[in-house]
Amino acid sequence: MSFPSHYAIPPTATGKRRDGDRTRAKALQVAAAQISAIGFNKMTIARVAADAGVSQSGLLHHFPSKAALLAAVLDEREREDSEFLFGDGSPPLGWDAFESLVALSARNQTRPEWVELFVRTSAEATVPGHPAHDWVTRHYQSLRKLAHRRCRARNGTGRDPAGRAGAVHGRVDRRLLDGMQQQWGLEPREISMVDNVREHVRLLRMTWS
Amino acid sequence: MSFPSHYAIPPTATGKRRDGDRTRAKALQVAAAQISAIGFNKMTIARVAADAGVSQSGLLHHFPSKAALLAAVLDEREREDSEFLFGDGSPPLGWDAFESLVALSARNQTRPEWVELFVRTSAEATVPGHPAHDWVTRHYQSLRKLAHRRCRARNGTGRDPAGRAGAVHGRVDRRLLDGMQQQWGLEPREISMVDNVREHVRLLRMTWS
DNA sequence: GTCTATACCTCGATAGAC
DNA sequence: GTCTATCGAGGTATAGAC
Repeated sequence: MSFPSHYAIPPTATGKRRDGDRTRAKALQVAAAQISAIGFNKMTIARVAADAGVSQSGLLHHFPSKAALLAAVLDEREREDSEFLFGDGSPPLGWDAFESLVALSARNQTRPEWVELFVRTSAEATVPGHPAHDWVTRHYQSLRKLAHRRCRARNGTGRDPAGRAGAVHGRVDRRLLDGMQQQWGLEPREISMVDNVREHVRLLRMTWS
Repeated sequence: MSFPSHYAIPPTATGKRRDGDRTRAKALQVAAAQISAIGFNKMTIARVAADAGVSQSGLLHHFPSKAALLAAVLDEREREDSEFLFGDGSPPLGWDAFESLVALSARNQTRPEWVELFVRTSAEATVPGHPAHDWVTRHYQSLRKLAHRRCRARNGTGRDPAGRAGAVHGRVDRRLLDGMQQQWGLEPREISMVDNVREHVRLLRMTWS
């Protein structure tokens, strides 16, 4: 005995992924690798399709345009980062926040591809009209807000980071990270991002405490 | 009475520039502006030619290829920078060298176009095969050598910058500059590069002296 | 959901006249 | 030195069959 076809359990309800989902996931992975390696501008959907084992039209069925593919990649990575930073509670404050920079660097050092992707996209998206322009602008804005909240908060382990030059340092920290990540891509083997950030935080501690 | 034509004074000897030189200079200027605004990859020689008031073929007469145009722009700027850094004597050492970072930032703050051009080109040229890949690699190598020489030198105004973490700081400084310049392009009005570098140097001084 | 075929565009570079 | 005309490669996106 069989069910009428319109009663058939759809593939989505079986817990097993549909073919389309697998193609989509593979395409996202390949696109991220390409953007990471050569940037969005130089990436071609033809190459992404080929590496994903699908035709160009097959790829464009899941992502209606090249820009849509980029947006999907960025949104996926942003969700992962948010879970890491805030997933286990409220954002860290005071000196703990500065230490979280070290943790973030350590995490990023295990994800060189994502670092490269972000650096390249940030650089490209500076020009208005770039598909990722709005995304990058929003990303930096939220980081800046977070830094401001951190610097205004106090804790018991040292003087207030917001004291003399806290406002400046919220920005300096991020710029240090950005510059380091950018150069990390050019000479990956010579640099330990974690060591450099740790040294920077140590300097700040010595100055204020 | 007139001279035979082969005795005529050639235009180059009159002290007045030839037409070709003017076209070439204009093209270099326009190309720099384009690379600064949208990067080398997105720049088109058609647009450069149009803005320079010449046809595409006219432009390609002076620069045989798009890559050659980029090389000419980079070489011109590098010559200017070398004159600023070393033109009036030997490179600064010890703490003076760190202070020279402030001077360099101040100079760059008056040349946003060149900063943008360099940031964009550095980012693009990370991918092997890019026309500026070798140029950027060489540029960073010479900067690194300079930083090492600085950090090894001593002077009387403070403890040796090379002491505990000098090797790290030679690199941190440049990364701070890079990251700052990159972000300066995204939000130019919110940041004073000079203030940030000055604050960074002040921190270093407080730590060591 | 995936394919083939193709329309349509932009761009770098060349050929050759003036 | 500068022009017009054009080639040819490489790219995004669409049409329509299966």
